Amino acid sequence: MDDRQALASFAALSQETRLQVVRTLVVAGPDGLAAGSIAERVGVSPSNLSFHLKELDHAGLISQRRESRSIVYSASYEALANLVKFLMEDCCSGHPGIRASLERSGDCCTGTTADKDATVA
Amino acid sequence: MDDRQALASFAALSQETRLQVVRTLVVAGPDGLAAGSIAERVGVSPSNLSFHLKELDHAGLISQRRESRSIVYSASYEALANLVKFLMEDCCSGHPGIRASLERSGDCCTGTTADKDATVA
DNA sequence: TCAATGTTTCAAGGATCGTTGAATCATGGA
DNA sequence: TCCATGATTCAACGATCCTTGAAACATTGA
Repeated sequence: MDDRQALASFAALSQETRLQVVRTLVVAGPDGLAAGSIAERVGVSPSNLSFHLKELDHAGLISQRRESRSIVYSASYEALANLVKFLMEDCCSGHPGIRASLERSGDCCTGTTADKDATVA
Repeated sequence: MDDRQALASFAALSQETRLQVVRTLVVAGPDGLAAGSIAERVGVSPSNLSFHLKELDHAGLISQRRESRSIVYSASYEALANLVKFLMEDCCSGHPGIRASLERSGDCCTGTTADKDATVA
């Protein structure tokens, strides 16, 4: 991931509504969610949501497909993973402090603590 | 890490100069770097740098201490680690895709694949 | 074709952000 | 005390971002 895309991703995630949208889509899974459904869950107007979806799409964090009348959005897990990697590489270079901090608290992706609260599927 | 701090961190990192500053400080290590030295390396005016440093400090990504005439800044490795964790928790919840993506390419912090290119200590 | 539904686009506004240079503050040495 | 150095603060300006509601577009079913 190059700097340009990382900057766009950080900018995309630095806005409350958009962070909520990403979270909602991540939880929704690969099947994604129609725009209207997202708007309802996040609590914003369709117009406003569309604005933010465009921003997320431009950053490459989500993808879309038309399904009948709806446009279905889904999180780009690959882009999110790349962003995590970008952040870790920047953090780790020259200093092992981050790695130590991460391991000390156990991260959510290694499977060891993945069952901490299984509320919804 | 709560949403407020994550949003502030993402906003802080979404600006080219600030991303450069963080990178510079991470590489510099725990000893940190004087403001003037940062300004020189990043290539911005002292005034402009001060503006961005304040932003990074407000997000909690850096810390400062006075040392004679200089003010020395250093990266907050803990805050950076927390941000990585925040991102991973958001990414992983409800879907293992990120974990798979991260492990597939080998991340720099887990130690298991840390020897992929051991250029510097 | 017509109407209904789901979504995006557009223009306008207010708010926030980033840059600049001059002024100010803090520290250390003569 | 006075001056030099290192850094921050301030005001002003342009640029970008976010929100809003109305209008437009795309798709489906009657």
